[in-house]
Amino acid sequence: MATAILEGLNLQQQEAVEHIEGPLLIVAGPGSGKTRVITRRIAYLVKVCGVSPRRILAVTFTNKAAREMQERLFGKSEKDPGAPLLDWGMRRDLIVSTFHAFCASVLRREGEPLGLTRDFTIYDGEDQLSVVRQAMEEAELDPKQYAPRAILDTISGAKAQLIDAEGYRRLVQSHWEEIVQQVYHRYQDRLAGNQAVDFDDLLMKACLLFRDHPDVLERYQDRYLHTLIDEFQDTNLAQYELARQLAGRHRNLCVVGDPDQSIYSWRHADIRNILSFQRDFPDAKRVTLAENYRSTQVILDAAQHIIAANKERLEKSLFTRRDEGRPIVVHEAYNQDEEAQWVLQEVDRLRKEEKASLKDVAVMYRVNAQSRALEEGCLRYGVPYKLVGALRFYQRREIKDVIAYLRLLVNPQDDVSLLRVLNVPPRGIGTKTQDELVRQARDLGIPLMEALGRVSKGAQEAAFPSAGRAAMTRFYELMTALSRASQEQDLPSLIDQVVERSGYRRHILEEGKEGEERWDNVMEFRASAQEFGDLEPREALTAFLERVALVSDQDNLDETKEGITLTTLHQAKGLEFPVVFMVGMEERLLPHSRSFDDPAEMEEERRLCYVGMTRAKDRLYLVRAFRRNVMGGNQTGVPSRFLQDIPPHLILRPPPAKASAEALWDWSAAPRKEPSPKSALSVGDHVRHAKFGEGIVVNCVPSGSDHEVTVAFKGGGVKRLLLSYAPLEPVE
DNA sequence: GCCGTGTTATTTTTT
DNA sequence: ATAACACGGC
Repeated sequence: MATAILEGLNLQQQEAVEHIEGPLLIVAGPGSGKTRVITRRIAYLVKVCGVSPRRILAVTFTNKAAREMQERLFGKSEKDPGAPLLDWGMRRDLIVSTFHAFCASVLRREGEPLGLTRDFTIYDGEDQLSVVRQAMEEAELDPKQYAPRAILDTISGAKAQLIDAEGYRRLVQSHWEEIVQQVYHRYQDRLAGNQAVDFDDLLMKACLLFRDHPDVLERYQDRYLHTLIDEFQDTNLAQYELARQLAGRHRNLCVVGDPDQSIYSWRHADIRNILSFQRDFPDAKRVTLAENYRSTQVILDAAQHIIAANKERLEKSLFTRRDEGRPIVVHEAYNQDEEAQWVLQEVDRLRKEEKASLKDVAVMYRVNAQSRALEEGCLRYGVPYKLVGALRFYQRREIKDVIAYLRLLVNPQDDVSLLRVLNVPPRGIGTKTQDELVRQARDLGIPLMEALGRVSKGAQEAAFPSAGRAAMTRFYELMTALSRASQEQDLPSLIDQVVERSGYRRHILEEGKEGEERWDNVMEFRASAQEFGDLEPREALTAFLERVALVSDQDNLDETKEGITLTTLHQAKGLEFPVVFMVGMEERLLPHSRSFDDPAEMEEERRLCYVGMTRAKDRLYLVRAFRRNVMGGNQTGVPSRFLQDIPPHLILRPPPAKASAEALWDWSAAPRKEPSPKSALSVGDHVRHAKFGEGIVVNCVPSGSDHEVTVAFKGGGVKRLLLSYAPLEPVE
């Protein structure tokens, strides 16, 4: 049994799997088989050491990572032929969860001493911001003078350090902290009044609960004989403390991470946790996984040269047994459009000449704004693409609106959700009326929903005009009726009732074409609620809301879909592709300009670059544009300093002019090609096609004695046509 | 109370 | 360029 589980692992990996007594730090370089080690370790614990699965806790950062781990352990379904490590039946005993989901479940069960009911609501960033605004208004702070966003960031940072409002008050030392302090306690009061917690509270409150209620902690400590934390370099202090607390009894804490891939310090992740771990667990064993199974020698070598320039790091040198591989291609394009064009031409070449699949290709960039030129390029050339999580489904307005209705049914104290939908669709409850309602609720110290109830029952009639009062009564009655429905209807029908009886459906469909899209989203949302069908209505609703709050990216990995992947460097973490293009390799973009005045941030940019490069298995392209549109203006760019750090012998630099396929690999020897026959059309020309109508020439390449022109038609279609055959005529 | 115009800011965003 | 957001006029 033991041999099967250890099969195919290298010595260090085996060491990491077999060291089960006491703390363990696994430093896992990119592509070093980290997930493999974690899953095998769990299997080893269960099958060899006889540990009950319910006494193991595995924590990841993303739901995706958690799901992946589960699939590797148990297979995708009960009948999955891919040899699973553990029996399907153990699936629900073993906890593989994110920190946040784990904390949420702890707080739902144990939150009473903190004043939390089981039905508390989890606020996302948008909700948080709106509470900050309310708190600022109460504190009479001008949102123009103090950015709510910045205040929220500071509060969030404090929570990540386990500093609650009271603790913060004692620490105030600067003008800014004084301001934040004024908002912080009001912010927390409001959350408490709304029976809500934010993401940071999930961690902080769970941690404080354990600290102040040792009896509760003890129950969990006893249970978890083994604790595993993945992506340890991205933990913040609260998460580290939680891990320490949970593993406090048995001390079998295994953490896995790579300081070189820490790219979330701006989300308050703290690499120092790795150092603290070694301090707090001086007997910890440390295993370094240095063999890389992913990338070619050249790619790994280049990446190492990039990261080596960082001062703050745990030195480790990776190696691969793979061949040298192809040189890294560095290319300069004229501007971002030609950058995209060059990438796509190269993709096309790879597909034709090397039978590469589009699924093998990823294009990575620093900021989301860069995706635009790439998307447009893909549309022009008809290249299918997958855009990773640019606009998150659950954050779309229409989805959040429906969620707000649903939340209110579970937690009527949720004022943020109430204010969100009180006048959506417009039902004649304007700001004037709302303000008055808010004022009354505050004076009485009651939730808005309760205040609405009083109004509808005829109290305080003097303060409201009768139209407003009638509208509020209607709303209150609507919510009462929906609340009744939520007890007995299944989720999809409940959602139907919500959008129908509130008038929301009609409201968004009135907005024309865009509204139809929105409506489609709502219907997709409704469909996603169907899988909770086997639960009681009420349970289904709470379970659904929990998932909606804690899972943001469930659908955006359709690995089966054909197309190239467009993603930010941050989102690329944990992924791998045979072919990687990193675009925007320019100063101010890849080391981002905001990192220029802080050496620590600059090191993070370097790590980001390292993460991107090490995603590549076989081929890596580093591309930059000479000119780029930045916020309306147009600027010239300087090559990224990171490019200079790659030894020249690893790089192939095609000529700056458009490289043809042949010239790409042997350009110095290639004879200059004859100038191609002049085309009657060139890029940008307006043309008319007998069948497709008007369009613009977006590309024109010689093809034999003919020209192949690509035309984007106004009707939306993009067609490739042979000039001599296609009935095209120029239009002025 | 609603709508339109002006103003502002715009890195990354696992939860 | 763009889009969210606030303010002021109708």
